[in-house]
Amino acid sequence: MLKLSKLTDYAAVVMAHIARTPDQLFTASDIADQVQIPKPTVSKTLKMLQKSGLLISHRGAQGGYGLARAPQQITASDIIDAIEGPFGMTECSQEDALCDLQATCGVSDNWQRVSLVIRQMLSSITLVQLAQDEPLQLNWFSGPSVDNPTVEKKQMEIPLVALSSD
Amino acid sequence: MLKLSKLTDYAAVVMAHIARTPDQLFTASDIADQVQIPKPTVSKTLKMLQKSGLLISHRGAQGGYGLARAPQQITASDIIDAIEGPFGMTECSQEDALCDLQATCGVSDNWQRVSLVIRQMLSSITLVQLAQDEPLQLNWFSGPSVDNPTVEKKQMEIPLVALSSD
DNA sequence: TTAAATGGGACTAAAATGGTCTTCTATAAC
DNA sequence: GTTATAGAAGACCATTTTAGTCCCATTTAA
Repeated sequence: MLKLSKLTDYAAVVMAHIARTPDQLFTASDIADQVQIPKPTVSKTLKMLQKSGLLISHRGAQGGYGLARAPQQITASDIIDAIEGPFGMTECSQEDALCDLQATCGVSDNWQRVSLVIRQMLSSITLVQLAQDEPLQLNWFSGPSVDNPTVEKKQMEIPLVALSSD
Repeated sequence: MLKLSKLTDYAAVVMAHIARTPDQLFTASDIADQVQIPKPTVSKTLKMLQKSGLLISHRGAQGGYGLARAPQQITASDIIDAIEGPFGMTECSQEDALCDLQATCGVSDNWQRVSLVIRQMLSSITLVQLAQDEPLQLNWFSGPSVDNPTVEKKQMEIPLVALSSD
């Protein structure tokens, strides 16, 4: 359902947790205790985040993980990429797009454009925003387009209504 | 990778194909031939689209599938929902959000807000736009926010650059 | 030297996904 | 009516992905 994987979810929780006390090192055990996720899983997540450059690690006694850069400089898409690899809505949104259907498909280009917009949105959300209690603010304009000539301004603060499951 | 499933991809291709000749009925075999996807798979996809009300079906000889409503009235999120079920970025973006971590998580509300924005964007894209050759146009404003006070206008037409695989 | 950490994999179990097939039912044409 | 054509419904299986755990090597502060 265009859903994040659980691990990505964990990663966001972990990153947010660290971001609330930047400049501090956390061990995998610390975090596991504090966010109530099993330690081996937290550990795996941390390793992935480190490998992709979002966290720095110090080995040995008194070691642990810390943010590799300021939380304002880390975005939602950074975290997603770290766990799930480069984003793309379709097979052929990826670099090495080799889709047999390209010829008869006729929608790939437009899907790629949609992908790109989502990616841009995700890149505009910082870890600070994700981690903060106060509701995330985003401004989003849709239109005008051929089909829908009215400019409809979707002003946020985004209300927290449950998503309809139509 | 926040990717659509293959079936959803097929569904989009199929819907776009039909949308280019609305008011016409297509059999599963027709479509399978024309878009180069195996018939059983096309058939499965069509059934799902029918069940969720995007297509109407006529059984028996001279039967087939057609659009249930005008292609301007069908959106990208309709298609995604039809195949993948109601959209949500995280486990707890769903209706029946029962996540043990809610207490220690601290990011669920904001993820839900992000979900909502993506959903709104997807709902603003019609089948007509998806199916058309001419590049999809969307207007997207990001900011201002606490962290990023500049209002950066991302005007589209969205350029078709390959997504970076950072 | 030792205890406390991460690094790097291997490994397994479970779930989701993609794809195919079979049987049943409806309908138009003759 | 009969028949050929189409969809409806769902069972089924192979494959892939995901989640989660564990082991052992390496690093480092005390």
